[in-house]
Amino acid sequence: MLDIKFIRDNKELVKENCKNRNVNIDIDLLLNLDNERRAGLKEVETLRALRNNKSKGKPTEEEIAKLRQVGEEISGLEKKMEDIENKYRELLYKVPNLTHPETPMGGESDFKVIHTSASPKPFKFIPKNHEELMLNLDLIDFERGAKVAAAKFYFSKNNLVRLNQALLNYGIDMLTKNGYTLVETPDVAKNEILAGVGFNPRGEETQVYSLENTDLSLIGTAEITMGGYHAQEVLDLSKGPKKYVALSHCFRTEAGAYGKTNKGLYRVHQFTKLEMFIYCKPEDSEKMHLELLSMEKKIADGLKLPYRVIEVASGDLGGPAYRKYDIEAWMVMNAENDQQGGYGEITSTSNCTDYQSRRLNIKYRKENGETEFMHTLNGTAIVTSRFPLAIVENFQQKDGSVLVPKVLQKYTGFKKL
RNA sequence: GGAGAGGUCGCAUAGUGGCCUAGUGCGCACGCUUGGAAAGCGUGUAUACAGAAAUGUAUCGAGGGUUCGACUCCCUCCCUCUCCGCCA
Repeated sequence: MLDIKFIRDNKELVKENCKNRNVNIDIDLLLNLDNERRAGLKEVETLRALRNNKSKGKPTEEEIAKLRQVGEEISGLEKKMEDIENKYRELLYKVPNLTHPETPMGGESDFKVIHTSASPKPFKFIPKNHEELMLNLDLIDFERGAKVAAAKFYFSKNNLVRLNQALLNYGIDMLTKNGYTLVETPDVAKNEILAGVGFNPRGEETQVYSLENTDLSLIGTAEITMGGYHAQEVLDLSKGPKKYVALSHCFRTEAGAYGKTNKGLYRVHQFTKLEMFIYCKPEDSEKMHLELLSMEKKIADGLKLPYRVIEVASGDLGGPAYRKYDIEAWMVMNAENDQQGGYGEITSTSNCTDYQSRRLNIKYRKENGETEFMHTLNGTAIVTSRFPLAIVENFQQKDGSVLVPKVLQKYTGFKKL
């Protein structure tokens, strides 16, 4: 959420930003509602002041009659105000965050490649995709996943389970060594928290499973629970940013996602994720964003995965992000133009500036005693779907076996899948 | 799941319909006092919104209701504590 005062003072800039972000929203209508809202507020408050003043002592019969009238006026106005307030809030929530000046303009394909690791080693044989490899090695069962739950759910089996645990432990060790506090979060959250973090819990395009007869939903990422973690709090950041590494399951309906890259483990309804989350002062957020990216690179480098880093373009940022970097690993399954494969996203890190903290009311106390909204950032450390996917596809051998990355071997206890 | 007690300004507590624009104590800040300190004394000490400001309004777990008027009465829900039951 942007500050309404900022929108008032920078109308054209905000309009332009919405356009760049591919968000169709009527800013003029929002500002009109804002004016109506403020005018109405003044009116109600004046009436309430009258009532409060008159209500001090015991009023006479005559005065009571008048106060009754004032009361009716107030409740009438309040109803009108509620209506305006709802429309206003709904619109305000839809206004996307501002965009970093260096963010490339455009849509999904207009990203900028900002770093490429060592190129993938060309295979001396025709490589298989992970689905085929995993099925052959009895590491995964999609059919029974569909039987027991639904399509795009799965059973991980045998050493894939151990590989997943190894990946998580590798990530946990790496991040706790770098000052991140380890957390395991609930897998559900209140809808108001989802909305605060910037996820839409309802509606047709929702990506969220909601729990019947409750105001809870399954989380799509620990970003939700970790954003809610300090909601309504005033934090002390004098000793530096609060850095968390959070483990949770993630659930996504992936509504409307069929037809997109959809093979095997790439897009599934449930996975386990280790997510980094940082609360920091505004002046530190760009630095923290680079730190998150560097942690992600360190993790991928350690695994010896070939990858590139892209900066996501304005139209593909989503509501809360001010700037976003993705790491895309080389994947055989993306062999559309190249028989050897192509790049596919494995991690993503966003600087959400004060967009989430404003909604969730998370502040920090400055040295002069004042409070101010802080910045929040998030980034993927490990995902148990796309990471094993990339490992299996990149380190497959001619005989269909898979070499386990060296850094994971002390966790798995085996060298080959 | 059942029975009971509770949730008030950083902490602790007072407050059973108008004097609560929430009192008191502790803590904290500033000042006086002092050679310096402690004690003592005085002043101040929540957040949000509107407003240029004065100020106004809202908030006593959350949401509704009764009333001219709600911290106070009623309803629903959430959370904490004690006891009981059930259970991985």
